[in-house]
Amino acid sequence: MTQTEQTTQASPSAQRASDSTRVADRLRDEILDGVRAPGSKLVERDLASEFGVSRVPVREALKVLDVEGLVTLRPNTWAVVREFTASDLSDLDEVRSALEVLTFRLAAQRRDEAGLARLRAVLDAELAGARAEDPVAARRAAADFHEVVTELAGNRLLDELTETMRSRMRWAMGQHDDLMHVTEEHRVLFEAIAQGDVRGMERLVLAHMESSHRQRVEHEEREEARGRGR
Amino acid sequence: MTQTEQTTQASPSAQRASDSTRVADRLRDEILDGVRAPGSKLVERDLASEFGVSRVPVREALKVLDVEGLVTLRPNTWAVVREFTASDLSDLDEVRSALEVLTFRLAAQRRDEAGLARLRAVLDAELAGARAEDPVAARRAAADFHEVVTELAGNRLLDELTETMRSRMRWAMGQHDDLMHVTEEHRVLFEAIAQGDVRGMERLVLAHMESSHRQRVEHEEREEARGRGR
DNA sequence: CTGCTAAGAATGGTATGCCATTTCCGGCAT
DNA sequence: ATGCCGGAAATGGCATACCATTCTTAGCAG
Repeated sequence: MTQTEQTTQASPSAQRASDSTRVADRLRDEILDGVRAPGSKLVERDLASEFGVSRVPVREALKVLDVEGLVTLRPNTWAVVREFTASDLSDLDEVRSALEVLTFRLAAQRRDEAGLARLRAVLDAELAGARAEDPVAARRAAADFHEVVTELAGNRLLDELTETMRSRMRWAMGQHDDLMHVTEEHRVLFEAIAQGDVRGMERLVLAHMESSHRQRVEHEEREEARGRGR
Repeated sequence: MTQTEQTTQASPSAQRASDSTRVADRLRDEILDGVRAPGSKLVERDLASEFGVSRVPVREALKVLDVEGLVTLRPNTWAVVREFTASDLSDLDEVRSALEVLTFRLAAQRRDEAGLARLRAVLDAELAGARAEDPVAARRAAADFHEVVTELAGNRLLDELTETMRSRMRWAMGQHDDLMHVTEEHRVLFEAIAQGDVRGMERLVLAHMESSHRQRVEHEEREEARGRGR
């Protein structure tokens, strides 16, 4: 591809983002959606030709995703989609127990009409996904629920930190299967935020995390049992 | 510089890190130490010639620092060293109130001999810096104190999140001047960790943050008064 | 058949060069 | 003097090319 094509190629609608940003965004989505499996190779040249750009923007995207924690960049060799271990997950539980209490409490304090409307929309999507037994849609909506709550908290640092935790959060959500139960708890949390129940929030959040944790353990036991059964 | 020089230039002692990593590390240090003032321009070509590399590793370093939150990358123009606002600082206080309680509690639970020794060494350095009224050394050691405690907590996610918060932490530390007082509180916290006082930790950490916050407010008032006086 | 080695292939790391966009600055009109 | 324009300079974004390192595999020795 020549330098000139690079610009003519851009879609007619003013598209300001750079190639490297677009590649990063696309890779991030593919990883979070599970299209790129954890551990799978990420070869610069392949990605470059796949996305129709040169290696440079791809390199930069990989570096960004490395810092974000989605990609493992081994020196002088291919990068891989990051794999999370059980230890990573228990680390996540510890941090969430501290951060989510804060997040939900702030959200209950600082909520506004527009934000609540957005949160309700996400909750509805989650409910629809759970009813239709569409795990991908439900989990995506569940992840969105947490992200919107984080926005409602009105703390930009919290947003940045959540960015780092996002991949692990989605991974953790893939580890339990009773979608309806999660959704129901999200509904309770939504009500508490809507009513500004700052006091009761800590108890609710910890209960939510406790039940998620228990479900995950049960899920893992089932998986393990099935493995043995084969 | 030619491609061949690039390797001969490397120091004799096996130096594995790539140029882009070295540039990122060096820039990060310079920013955190205040050599590069917040808001100052970061021009790729200038940095490249300054560090004796081409623009490519510099670009990658800047992208990384952008994700880490130390640099603001405006599209198609020079990057600047990130400037923090009062709002950023109060966001930081909120998050610290949640995360540091967790961090210190885990550190008290999981401490080991080697870690305590390292922590004591950092504390001694901080004390020496405070006694010698060397603000740079004292603050650097104070920042190290927090980082070592985070390591003692034995939670890798906490390490990653701290990376994101590091710049703001150092900035916040620059905002109060009673070095000896901070050091004394760190000594108390050290003792609590050494004795595994998990229970008392929450109270101590919140007290430490409260006093830091108060000092910062007083510091700002003094600065403001001095500004009017001129 | 197995293990080792060396050569080739694959891949990441960086330098260079060109283009697009932004910024800067001097001159002109008001 | 002040504001506005236009062109030049500065700067970032990307493609390409080449080198260094790592990986892979074919061939050989045992």
